[in-house]
Amino acid sequence: MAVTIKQISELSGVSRGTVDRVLNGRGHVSPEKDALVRQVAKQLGYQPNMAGKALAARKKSYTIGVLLCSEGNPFFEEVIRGVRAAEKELADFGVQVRLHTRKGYNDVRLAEEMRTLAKDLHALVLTPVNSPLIADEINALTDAGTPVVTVNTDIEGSRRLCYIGSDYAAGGRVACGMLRLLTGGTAHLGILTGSLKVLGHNQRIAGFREVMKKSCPGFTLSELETTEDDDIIGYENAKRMLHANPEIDALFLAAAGVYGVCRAVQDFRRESPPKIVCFDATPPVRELMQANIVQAAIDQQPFRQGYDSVQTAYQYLLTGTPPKQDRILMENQIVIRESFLR
Amino acid sequence: MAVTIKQISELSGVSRGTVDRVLNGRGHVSPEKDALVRQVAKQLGYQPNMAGKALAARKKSYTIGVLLCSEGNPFFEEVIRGVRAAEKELADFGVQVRLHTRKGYNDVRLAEEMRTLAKDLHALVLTPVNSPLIADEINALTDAGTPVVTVNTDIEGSRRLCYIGSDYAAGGRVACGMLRLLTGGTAHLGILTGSLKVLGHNQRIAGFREVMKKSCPGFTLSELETTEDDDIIGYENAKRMLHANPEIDALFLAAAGVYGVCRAVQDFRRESPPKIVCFDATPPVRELMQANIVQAAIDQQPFRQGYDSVQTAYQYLLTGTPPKQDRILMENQIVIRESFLR
DNA sequence: TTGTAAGCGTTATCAT
DNA sequence: ATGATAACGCTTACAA
Repeated sequence: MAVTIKQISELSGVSRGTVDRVLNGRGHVSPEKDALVRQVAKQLGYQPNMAGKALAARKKSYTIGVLLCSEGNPFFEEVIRGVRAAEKELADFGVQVRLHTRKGYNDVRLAEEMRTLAKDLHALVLTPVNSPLIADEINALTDAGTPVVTVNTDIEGSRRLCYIGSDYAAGGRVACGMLRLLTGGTAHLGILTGSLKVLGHNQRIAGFREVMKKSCPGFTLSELETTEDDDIIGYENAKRMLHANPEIDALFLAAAGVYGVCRAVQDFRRESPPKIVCFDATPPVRELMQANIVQAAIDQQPFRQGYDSVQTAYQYLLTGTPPKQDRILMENQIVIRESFLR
Repeated sequence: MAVTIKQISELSGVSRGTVDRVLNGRGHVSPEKDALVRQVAKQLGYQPNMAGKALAARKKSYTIGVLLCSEGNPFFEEVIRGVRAAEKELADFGVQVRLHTRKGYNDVRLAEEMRTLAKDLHALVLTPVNSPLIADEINALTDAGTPVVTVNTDIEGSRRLCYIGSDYAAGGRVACGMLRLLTGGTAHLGILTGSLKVLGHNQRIAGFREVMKKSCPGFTLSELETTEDDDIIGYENAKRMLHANPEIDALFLAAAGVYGVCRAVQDFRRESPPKIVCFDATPPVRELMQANIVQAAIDQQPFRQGYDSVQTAYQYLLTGTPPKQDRILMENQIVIRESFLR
């Protein structure tokens, strides 16, 4: 049977309260007792009991903020479902979730929103913009005792608690592998990425190129263009790309704007359509797969991204210990038309 | 804040003990109080608190048996890892797992083992053989108060608590979809299934045929043969099939024996190898994907099959309520060579 | 049949 | 700085 605080207190001859103070770093303990308790706990291999913690935690009440740059992006609907699911499960433990969604990537405005939202918050789950301004804001919150979990996209140079989301490089590798199988290993490629300024998009391209170099000698890259994650821009740029490079017979869509690109394909390549692999099996992408315009999508478990980020924030509030991994990465799941039958 | 037993007892004017008796069907309660408590509980939307239950349950100790027809089948190594993971998590709650593995599908012997193993067991997780003998045994255990969870394969005509495992029909559909993409929609197919007596294998074939009929007009089935889940038999039968049907350019491997079949392909079709889709990304299958002999595998989350079955058995012991679904089905995940990079 | 009280492991509060 | 005690929600042994 597992070791309890009570056993530690008996074996080391101090009260349960003192053991609790030591094990949770609450201070006000003499160095000797501190050392003693730590030693006994280590000796016995103490592992806190989650049920006990959870029960005691009901007396508290936590508010977790969730701030997502999600508006207009169907991918995030599933993320939000995951957030809601976690909220429901944790309601028993006195957890409240305060969800804010926003549009766009203006870092000044985002920093402002973070500041106002975080007023009476115990933790924040955030899709950051990769900017020093936001990193500073995250650090300020962290210093003020409000841990920050980044979800779906990460940020450099901040002391966020951890990142939970897509494994971009791996996604690019799988996408290339899928095109290798779809084309039989020979293709003239067009790549449409979101933005050259978005870290994750670039990591996807890098992963793609890595596999292409290593195991697709028959691939040649005709052109790389952006969509700015926008269907209209995607349509225009794909149109131009397809006209300028009539040899293109495979498309890698590394970000959003999928529908726009596919419209261009239908309008200007109805005869010999290219093979298309894209990301995120959102409802519009599923329809494109039904119509056999997109052959495969790489999915990154949006539901889990939302669910896990709230759960992780709560675990930290509960235990005070950061998650084992600095980055919790989703699997890249290949989905095709038949994945959704029945 | 969530509703508690204490609140129900106060509102209905009975003791907490009585509320507990009613809500958990322990009997010894007058019909009036029973009705009253039920009504108040429903009114308030009472949901038992898991942490409280778990904590109280530590005073008990449960033994969960796991009996797997797994020996010689690498698929089950991951299932067992999942079982072990659940065991570790539940150790806190006084749960012990007793794991037995066996070889073969002899139902008489299996029934015997069930009887001896189940001696001092609170629940049993089992890969059954689809035979009336085993169904009877399951029913006997169930009647004796030992619930049985079937994992990976199901059995008809028994009162097992629930089934947790592969969604065979869906797997067959996805496999056909994958071959559709790999071949460009035109292929002469060979199918190698495990056994015509195994329900799951037949369901896979049925799912495959469903998609083939609906959306693969260019597919023709040359021959269907079995491997008896055995590499040697798979080798021999594939050898014969490939010689008898030189037009075959795509193989659907619906069960085990993958390595044997692939050896036959290498020995007798080195020039124009067929496209191959199979199930379960076990280590040998991964190697075959590395060598580009198998193009894709359909994986069915063996780890989760093991983990979820133990967890589900425990939840039932804890709460007395069966899982919401009668069958808990895994996703069919497509994996390719690049899924395992890094 | 019904109620009471103790206990599961952890934490917070109040004394000392 | 330290200890004692009560509380979180639920179960159960025992008393009435």
